[in-house]
Amino acid sequence: MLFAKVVMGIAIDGPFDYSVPDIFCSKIKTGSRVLVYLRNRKMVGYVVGVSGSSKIKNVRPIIKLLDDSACLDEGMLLLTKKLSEYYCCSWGEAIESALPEALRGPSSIDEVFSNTQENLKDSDVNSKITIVEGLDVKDRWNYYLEQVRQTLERGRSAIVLVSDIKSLTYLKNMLEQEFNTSVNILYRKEPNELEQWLKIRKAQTSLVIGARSGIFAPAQNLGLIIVDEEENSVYKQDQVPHYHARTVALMRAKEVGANLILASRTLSLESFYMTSQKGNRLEYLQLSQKDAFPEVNIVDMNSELRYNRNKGVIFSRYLQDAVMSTLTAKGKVLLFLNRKGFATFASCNKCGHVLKCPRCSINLVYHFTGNLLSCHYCSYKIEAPKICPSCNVGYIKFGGVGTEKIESEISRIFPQAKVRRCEADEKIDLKDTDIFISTSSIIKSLNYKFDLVAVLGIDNTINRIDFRASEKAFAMLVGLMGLVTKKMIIQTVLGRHYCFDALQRKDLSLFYKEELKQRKQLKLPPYKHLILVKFRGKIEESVKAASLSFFENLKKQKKPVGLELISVNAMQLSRLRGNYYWQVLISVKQVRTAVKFLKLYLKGLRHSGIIVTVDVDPA
DNA sequence: AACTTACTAGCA
DNA sequence: GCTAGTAAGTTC
Repeated sequence: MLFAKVVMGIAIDGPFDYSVPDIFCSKIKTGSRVLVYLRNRKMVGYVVGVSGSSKIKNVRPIIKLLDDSACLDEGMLLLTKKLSEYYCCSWGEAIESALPEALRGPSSIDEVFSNTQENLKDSDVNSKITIVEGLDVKDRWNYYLEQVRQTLERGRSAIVLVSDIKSLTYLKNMLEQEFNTSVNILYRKEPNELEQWLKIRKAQTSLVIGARSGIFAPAQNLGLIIVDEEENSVYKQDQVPHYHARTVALMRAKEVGANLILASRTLSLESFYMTSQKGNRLEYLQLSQKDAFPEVNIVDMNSELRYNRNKGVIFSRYLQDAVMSTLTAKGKVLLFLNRKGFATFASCNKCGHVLKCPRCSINLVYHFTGNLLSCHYCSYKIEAPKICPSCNVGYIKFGGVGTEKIESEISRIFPQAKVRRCEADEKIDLKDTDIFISTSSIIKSLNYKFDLVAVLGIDNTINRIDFRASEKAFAMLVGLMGLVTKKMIIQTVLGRHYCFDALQRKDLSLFYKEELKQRKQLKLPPYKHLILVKFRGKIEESVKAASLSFFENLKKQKKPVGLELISVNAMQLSRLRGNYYWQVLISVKQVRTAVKFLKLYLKGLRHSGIIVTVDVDPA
């Protein structure tokens, strides 16, 4: 009698034993997908082991073996196991995040492939990590192409991850021309995700380009993984398991002995920190040139505000002059503000009532187009009222500045200029416009260059209550810098901030060194790992009580060394889509031991109506 | 995660 | 003694 050890894609520890009916005995393997009953539910399970005996009394049989071939090879099983131990999820949940979405259902794969195909045996099974800093995309891609070429010549597969899904088709074509071979695109929501996945799975070697989930591409004989813009937070999944593709890439490269390239314009602090620990397995490559930096001018908005007798100033005098002279020289201007809409809040002039989203703890943003108030988190929309809905007396006025407001103001000051506000992901034509207004979405597009770039609202980004606020603001500024041909103006009240210092002195490392110093002092990443335990539920009081009792109980526990309790509080967005959120923040030295401890501890701690999730290394 | 069973408060 | 509501226990 044969028994299979099976895990499922739900938050439940396994594995569970099932007996294997004779008809499946010859075909079933570790890595097979099966259909089983759990209680009285039919569900898809993944075989993680096969055994001749079982200690379980009432073993039930496998209903069906779903595929002719095992869809997970040994490497993928090992990787997903590691993933579940690091990101505090079940093995099955990790497996499901690594497989195409279509395989979560009970439909079968017709194709046959085998696990037994000889994977190339390596003479150099040691993974080398290269951390690449390159301001210019072209420089970075030239380097990637060379590395991919060498990998393909060695008969190995390569996976290239990029942060922007929209660039995938272009990059696929480019790579196919370059190497005269077929390239597979892999990302969630790809219409032919399964088809692409199968092609990769069957090939002896393959070249894959993908987004976050591309890191799980079933490429055989993997020799190289490239993560472009590795600092980008799109690589972090915001659902369970909360994995970061960069971290998975590190695990996978190490496991199969593949080389790994982590590259960006602006490296993450994690990667920059790694460069200081270089040995013969790690290389730090700087491709950037000093002449990549434009002239950067900081305008102190404090003195500008004083000059204007503390009345709100959107454009400083210096900026207006610069726009004027750029227009005169027939140059192009970009005004940057990372805030959509016309006004950032709407309030009553009598009672002061601020209009909020009924489902989220967030102010509604006024949009001129359509006269709408909308929530940027849950996309709730209402027509903007004229009279205050709270006191029914006062009028609604609008405050705060968004891109729509910038558009109307700049048009008023420069009526002769052709002004245009760019929507996210919209293709723009530089020809017929003088002044462009955009949020950060413009940074992705690489083709645009402006003579003058003005940064209007970076202070809010720097001052956000997020330990990565400076890092993100800096990445944004450096990204904008790449769009400048002549001059960059930054309006700020934080003129002495080291973000700006590094730009003006044309040395990115000045930023990293200062930021690292602060992170070390505050015991934050990359010196420690953070773990966020999130509590979610419909009743605010019970969510609060659950997280508080978790925190207080944990205080009394004997904890792994290096585990520190930091805080318990309502989340920034304490209410989102009708649910209440609280969180407990923990810092740890070693993720694995901490997660082991947490898994055990959370098991014995349950509250009805409350869902607890764990986010390791939160973004 | 989803379902079953045990337990407890509230009520006549 | 009954029931509704919730806490705790199981799933191969």
